[in-house]
Amino acid sequence: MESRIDRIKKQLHGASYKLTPQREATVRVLLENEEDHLSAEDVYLLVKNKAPDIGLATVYRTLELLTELKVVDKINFGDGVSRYDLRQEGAAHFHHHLVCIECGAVDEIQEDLLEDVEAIVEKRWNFQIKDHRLTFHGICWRCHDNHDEKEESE
Amino acid sequence: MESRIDRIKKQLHGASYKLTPQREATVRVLLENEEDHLSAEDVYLLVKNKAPDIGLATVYRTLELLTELKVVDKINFGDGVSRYDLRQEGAAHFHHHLVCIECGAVDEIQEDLLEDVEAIVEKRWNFQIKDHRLTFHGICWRCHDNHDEKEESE
DNA sequence: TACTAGATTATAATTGTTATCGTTTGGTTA
DNA sequence: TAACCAAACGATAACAATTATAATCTAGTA
Repeated sequence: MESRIDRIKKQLHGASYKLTPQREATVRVLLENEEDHLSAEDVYLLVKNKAPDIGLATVYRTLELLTELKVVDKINFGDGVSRYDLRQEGAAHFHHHLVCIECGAVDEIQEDLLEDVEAIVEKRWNFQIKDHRLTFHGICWRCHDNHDEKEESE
Repeated sequence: MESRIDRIKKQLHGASYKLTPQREATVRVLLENEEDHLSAEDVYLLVKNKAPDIGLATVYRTLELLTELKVVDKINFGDGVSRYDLRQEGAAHFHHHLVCIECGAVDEIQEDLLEDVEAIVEKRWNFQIKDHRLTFHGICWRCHDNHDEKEESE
């Protein structure tokens, strides 16, 4: 955990930015909630606990900065809010998401799975792929199980 | 063209909605610009030509309605604007997009390409897929060609 | 004709995000 | 330490996209 903060600090310094207390608090929130997909507002509320004087604009600025440095990914599931996701260190490509249309849960797929598809696209459409976004919408295993239970008790 | 409008009319009636003049004008704009990925604002401006008295809110409502009925797809490339895309009739799945990070062009891929990936995901993550969104970000063939020309002339 | 439900318009309000501006901070040099 | 400067800050205004509200209109029906 501390080592990751250190690495992020170095990344900032490398681009001649500083790891201010506000930025550190923001990064810590992201680290502590790595599993979730927090919106800027979510991050703001959580950072408030650590640094009550922080302003919303600073959180936005920090998230923007971290996105530029590719420390976080800014994602958009179409609900009108940007969400911010700490990158897996060393991951070349964006991971994928499973969005449940019943409960709204968002799970992640770390595997790439797209090598074959990308090869086809690069060749057939003569398109040089730099990154990709893949999201599946459907019913997650939890909601699936719930349905089963319901059916059993009926 | 007319037959597609008729089918959309039937879909509306089936859900007990009417094809009002405003809705028809909106659908016509979508049909006439099927290749593009229009934003609500784009649609509004185009519809204005056909029906100058239409209001922006009506366009939003109509697009929302058409989205519900799965006549159009609402997409989001992360630039803060929703875009609306007429569905291919009978297409079970969402098509994919190639977004050029140089010129911003958006091309479409109609092929599915994801059958194998979906089979893996359904099985391994026990996730019942209903739809998917796949976007590749990279350099399109046009920008690619331009680079080549530049290099040649230098 | 009067009635009713749905649709429409104009406008106000809301929401997420970004820009502005005056102030503060942290590092550097004298 | 003191003086300085650029970066970063917080509060707030501005902004753009979207949605809600309220009054009005329209089509169909009794």
